Amino acid sequence: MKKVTIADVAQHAGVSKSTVSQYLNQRFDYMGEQTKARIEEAIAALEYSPNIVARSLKQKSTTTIGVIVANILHVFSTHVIRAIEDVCNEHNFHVIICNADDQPEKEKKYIEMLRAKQVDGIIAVPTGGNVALYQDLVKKNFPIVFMDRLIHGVEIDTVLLDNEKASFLAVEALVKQGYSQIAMISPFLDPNITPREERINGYKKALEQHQIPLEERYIVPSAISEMQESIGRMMQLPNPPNAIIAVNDRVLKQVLTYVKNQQMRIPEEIAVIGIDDVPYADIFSPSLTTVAQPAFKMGEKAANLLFEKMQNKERSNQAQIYRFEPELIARESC
Amino acid sequence: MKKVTIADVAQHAGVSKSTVSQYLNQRFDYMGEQTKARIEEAIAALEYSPNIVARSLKQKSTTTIGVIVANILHVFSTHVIRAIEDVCNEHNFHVIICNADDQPEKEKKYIEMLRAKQVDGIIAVPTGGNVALYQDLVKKNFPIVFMDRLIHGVEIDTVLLDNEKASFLAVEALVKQGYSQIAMISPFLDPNITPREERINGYKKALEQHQIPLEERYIVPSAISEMQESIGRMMQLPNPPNAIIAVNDRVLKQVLTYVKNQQMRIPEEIAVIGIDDVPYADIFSPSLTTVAQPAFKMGEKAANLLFEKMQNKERSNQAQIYRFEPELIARESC
DNA sequence: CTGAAAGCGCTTACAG
DNA sequence: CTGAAAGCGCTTACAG
Repeated sequence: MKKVTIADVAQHAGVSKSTVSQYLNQRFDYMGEQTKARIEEAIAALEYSPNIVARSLKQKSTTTIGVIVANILHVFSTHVIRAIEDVCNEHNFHVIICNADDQPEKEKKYIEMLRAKQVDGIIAVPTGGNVALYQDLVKKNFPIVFMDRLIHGVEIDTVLLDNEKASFLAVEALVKQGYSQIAMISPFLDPNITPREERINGYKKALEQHQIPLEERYIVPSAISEMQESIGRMMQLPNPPNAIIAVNDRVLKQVLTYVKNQQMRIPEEIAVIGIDDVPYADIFSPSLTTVAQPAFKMGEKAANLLFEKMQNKERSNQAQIYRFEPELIARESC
Repeated sequence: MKKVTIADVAQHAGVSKSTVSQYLNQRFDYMGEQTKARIEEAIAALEYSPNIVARSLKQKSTTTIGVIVANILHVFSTHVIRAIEDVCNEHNFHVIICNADDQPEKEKKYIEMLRAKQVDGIIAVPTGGNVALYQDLVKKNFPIVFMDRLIHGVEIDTVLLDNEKASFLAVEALVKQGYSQIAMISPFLDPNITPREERINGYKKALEQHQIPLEERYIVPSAISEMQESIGRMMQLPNPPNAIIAVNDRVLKQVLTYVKNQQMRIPEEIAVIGIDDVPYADIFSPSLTTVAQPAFKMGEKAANLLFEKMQNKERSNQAQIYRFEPELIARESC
């Protein structure tokens, strides 16, 4: 089952490889009609399909990009990847998916492998643990775009949510309904995981703006695995909150689990609002008010930015930050 | 910013390209210690990393596979892809992701592009619309594994759920709780979409086994967009069902939407059970009884099968079908 | 309008 | 123990 190559086509058509190559690359400027027809016929007869690896070697482009996410199981990643894939498909590019699991070593391995495979560009949700590598990439002017997390001191364009705004919207929605004992539940803080940090900052600023004194014990960062206990302790405070903001979708689930186990009523006994829309928001009882991020648009933007970079390879002066607007989806949980 | 090649390393180390190549490929059998050290040093000094595209051209292996799913936004795809990616990562392989959106033309384009890019194998949830192409692939002995859907007349190993068993488990759970007016809601049937077909067959067989007469009007296949109306009509029957099986997770959402809008109580007024576990099953009130499929294990199996095929390229005699066991997760909705 | 030749960056028999 | 040469399957100046 020997593969048919351009040489076979050339021979079959009675022309040179060069001419077949011209044909393949649509350089018809000076090509005789008959030559064209003969090549066409030969390609069909032999069922020839060009070997893109060989082409890539010569042209120094693989028409493939790499996408490194934290974990493809997260809903956000899923939307982002789908958007990227759609843009790539329009350009006849392909995308290699990698899960870094927030482990810098895994991320490093993937970045190095992707580069060795000569991908034309990379979109990543960076772990933050490989600053030297990131810097090397920009030094080499390799096309790369970051998403969701801001890595300070590295000049790479980044697409992310206006996280502070997301918290503002959440706080505002709550305040409008008359709540003022507002808690914020989050996983442990990690300086590299921008969304949590910024959302908590935004929460603090929003409270201030609404002249609500900050109650530190209403901010509960804890591991997901211990979140039931942490929420429990907070609810035992002499002055427990009457509203909770979940910093992201995984936390929301924890909050809802707690509320369910305690048989509390939403929103009468406790109002709940989540940052990140969730697929079950509408069917939940009561339906859940959330602050959605335009994940699809963000993925699209990242892909478009990357294509710009891949097209005009001149070094861009400075890293841009692209903030996307969150949107309040008012439902019944507050 | 010229890329450093094996020639540069050879020169720096004062040896030939061949020797460097031996080094890279761990053929140390006869290599002098000094030579080794010099090459090592040169590689470090020049920050050399081999161009895998060039290697692929020569070795006829790209250490990359393609995965074509219907849509990465589906939870099932997400699990499958994650499992495949993990297996690939162990082998230092990469995976290119494609969304065929159930469109045979898209699928065709992807398969052809992946082959042109010389991927070493493909795992696909086939649309069913490209039988000639599939057949061509097996004729050429190209490593490929199908998932989730059975394409008749094509000798390709397929990994899927024991769908009939899934329905059996659902019916059985319902019957045990005393329900006998059991409906089955499904999207439109499509002979290429195996799960729906088999689950409905399983449902019919299970009823028979439990000696429950089949009520055709309890089987409601309709577009997701019209499902509210279809369910409504069914519930208006003189003898409406008191239990509903949702054929998959997207249908479950429709059923729950209907139930919520009608303010019916689960399970008192209507029992509900879904095939496919859903992330919100536990936090829903009441929690939702589901039949889960081991998506992760299935993806793993598909990947392992593909690696076997890629390793020993001898033609396998006949296509195998690998059925995975669904599992009832009993909760409170029936 | 078309072809011969060189080259992309590797690997691999083979020679010595 | 190491190197020269050929080759993987393309593309691309360049010559004619």
